[in-house]
Amino acid sequence: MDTKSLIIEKATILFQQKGYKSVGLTEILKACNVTKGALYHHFPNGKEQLLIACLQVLNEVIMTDIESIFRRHLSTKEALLSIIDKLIRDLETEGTITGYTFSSIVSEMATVSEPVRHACSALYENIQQIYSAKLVTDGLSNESASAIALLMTASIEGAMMLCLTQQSSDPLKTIAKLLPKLLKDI
Amino acid sequence: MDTKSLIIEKATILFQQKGYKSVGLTEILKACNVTKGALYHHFPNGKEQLLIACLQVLNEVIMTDIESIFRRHLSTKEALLSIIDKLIRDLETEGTITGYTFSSIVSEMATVSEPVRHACSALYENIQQIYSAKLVTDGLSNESASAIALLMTASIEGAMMLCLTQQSSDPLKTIAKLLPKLLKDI
DNA sequence: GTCTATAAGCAGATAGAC
DNA sequence: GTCTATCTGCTTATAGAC
Repeated sequence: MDTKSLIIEKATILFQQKGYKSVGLTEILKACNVTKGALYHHFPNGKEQLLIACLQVLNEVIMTDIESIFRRHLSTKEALLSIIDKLIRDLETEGTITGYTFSSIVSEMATVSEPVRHACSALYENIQQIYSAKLVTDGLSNESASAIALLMTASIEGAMMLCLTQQSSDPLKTIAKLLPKLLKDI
Repeated sequence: MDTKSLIIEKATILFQQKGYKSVGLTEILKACNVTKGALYHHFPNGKEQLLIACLQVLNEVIMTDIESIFRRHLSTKEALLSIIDKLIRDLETEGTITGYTFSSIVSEMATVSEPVRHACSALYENIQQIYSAKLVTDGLSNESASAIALLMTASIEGAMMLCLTQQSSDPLKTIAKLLPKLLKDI
């Protein structure tokens, strides 16, 4: 694996876990066993450029991952539960944010950096697009499909935040029980 | 108004808007027209102590505010809509996070500082407690009341995050339409 | 492409006058 | 209780050897 990918991979994990500002360049470099020279060779514009690269890679990873889940499961309900379940497993093994959520980055950077805000916005939009498309094949109208897709994304992100503060995966488990009910009666 | 309260008030706004690390002490002091000496007199343990003081005050403000909303509205649905509506109005006038949400602080600090995580956890718990108590008087069992209270909190926080990235209040408006349906059929 | 050494700036925090 | 001046350490970023 090349250095650039290595840096992106390690940095992504750290950014998801601790946010942007809380992670120093030195911390990232230590995790990769790489020095400043190498980093600034691949990312001449420094830390923010690295973050955006991370978000782009994250975008691709999440997309292929969620798409494959939706291919494996026939019903939207099963697919959704499978996604939440993976978040729960990640949370319980790692103890921090991983996988499909990046709220730590959003809330810290959205008001501070336009390029970062755009990258995050694209990511959320893609996720909701997948949910929404599936719901349309389930027979929903475009409007209600995208509305429910939004509620799914929002409640997962919000539950993730509650999990963080409570240091427990219960909030995710709770919405995993409630969201399917929402899918039934529409 | 005394200096201590002034500092807390201004700092709370800045922390909600830009997160913790992104706000420098100098920025807070400039907003108050106060100097470092005064700040460190009131908060000897510095910035983190100030943040926790902000969260405690925020806790009280949110509690009295939400409680009064619930007193004014007979139905849980109306009260919830009124709360979301206030968030939307704040968002549209200020353009940033205010009011009942503090996701920027949570996601940045929960993994970094235990005292801050505790303060945030208490705040979320209080909010959910109010929702939940009201739902119980509506006839729900304790379990389903607290589950739905959690979904309400999570989806509002998540929607707030989506509003930030999209720079639009639409996500909040969407969940304002969907959540009442959830309250109907339980 | 990767390293070391160093720069330049800003953060949070302190000391002591008033 | 509030001010100014200062300190220390850490941050991102750069320069230049290899």
